[in-house]
Amino acid sequence: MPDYDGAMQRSYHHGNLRPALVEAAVELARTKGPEGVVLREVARRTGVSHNAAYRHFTDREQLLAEVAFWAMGRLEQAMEERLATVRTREPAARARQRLREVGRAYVEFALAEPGLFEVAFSAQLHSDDEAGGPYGLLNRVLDELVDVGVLAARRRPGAEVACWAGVHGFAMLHLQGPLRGVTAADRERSLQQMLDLLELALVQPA
Amino acid sequence: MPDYDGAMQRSYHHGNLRPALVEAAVELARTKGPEGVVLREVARRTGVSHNAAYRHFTDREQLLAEVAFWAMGRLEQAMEERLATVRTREPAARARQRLREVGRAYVEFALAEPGLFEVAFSAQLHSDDEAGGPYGLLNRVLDELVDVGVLAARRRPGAEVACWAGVHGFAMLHLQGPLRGVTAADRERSLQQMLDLLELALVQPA
DNA sequence: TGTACATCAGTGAACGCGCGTTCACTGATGTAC
DNA sequence: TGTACATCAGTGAACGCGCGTTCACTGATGTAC
Repeated sequence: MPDYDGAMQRSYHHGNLRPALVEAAVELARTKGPEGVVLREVARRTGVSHNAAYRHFTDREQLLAEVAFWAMGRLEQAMEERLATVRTREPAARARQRLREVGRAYVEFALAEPGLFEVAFSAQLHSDDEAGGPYGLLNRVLDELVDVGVLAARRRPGAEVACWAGVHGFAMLHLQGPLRGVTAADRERSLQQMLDLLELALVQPA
Repeated sequence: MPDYDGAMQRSYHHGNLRPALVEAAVELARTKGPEGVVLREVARRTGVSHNAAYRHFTDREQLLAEVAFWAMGRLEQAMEERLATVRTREPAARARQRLREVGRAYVEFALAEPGLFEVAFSAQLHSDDEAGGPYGLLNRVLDELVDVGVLAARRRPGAEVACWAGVHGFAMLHLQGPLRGVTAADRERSLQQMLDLLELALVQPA
């Protein structure tokens, strides 16, 4: 029985192997998490021999890092998209709303794409580039809160870590932790309350 | 060469195998995390054949769950010990201080015992027993804040999740996440600021 | 007090697993002349 | 335009790994009589 490989005409040289491998790896990460990104399976799905990947990546770790980088980009994108939906005009209210949306986007991404989320945080991203990525975005929104007079400048330092910790922990507890079993409705209520709490804390004068 | 096994006189029946296996497993978890709890290695360290464990546990998963339960107990103990050091007498200040100590104990335990911390949260603990454990402790301390008039009753629900998320996320970001490389001093500063923020948020009237 | 026997708690060998990685190789491609 | 050759991008077979788990087994223990 001949092996019709869809419409793909396969030749010895793939021609576009590296991105194809990353794509397959992303798909595995999405459905099975970091452990699921198995070199041989990635190759299988790309229709290539199991060691062809070594022409493009030094080892599995490097491929996984590529996926992590991609996932980080997706997270950032999700946050940006959320920010773009904020319609509030009044500056103070707008800045507050933007902080909420950033937090909400983070949690929702983690819950919607647990595999990618885990990979994004499992691999060593050597980007100490604090200006970009999800972290940079959060920092920017917090700066806006200061500019607009909502967040006291003396409370600005450290605020990003506290906010980040809050949403990250929230996501982890509901994803893999003891709050795994909580219903979506309860989770949503908790999220609202946590965002309220953070906002309340930051908004204090003095 | 005869095999002197220390002072231990080994007999066919170990006599105390189950707890000995758990102890070895705990040690592995402590130094290598969940992945390190390998049945064969646990048996090796206990000086017993690699499948003797099956007399006491149905499978690896069950042994790991035992370790997780034990680790949870340790975390709770660490929190209790911290609480016991609070000397403040004035009720409101005391309750606030107790909340801080609970949070600090959580983070410090996670950073001091990363392996145990990870195991505690990786295994499925079917205890929906919200009254006990670290979670129960946190709830109790938050209730104290209400009793003492510091935390408005209407802000009490959900507060435990927000607090928990904060310390959990803080620990994760510094343990395995992007804040891994932060110095101990910076980390301590961030922790102070986060605890301040949480306290500030909870203390608000209305 | 002695003995037969059920039961419990260990043993050692074996299986099957799928992986990451390396090796020597081959087919395809591009470029210099 | 044709040809030689270096280089690139794949292939298939093999290795070694250590694991969890199962099997048929044996040594030790306790209990009924």
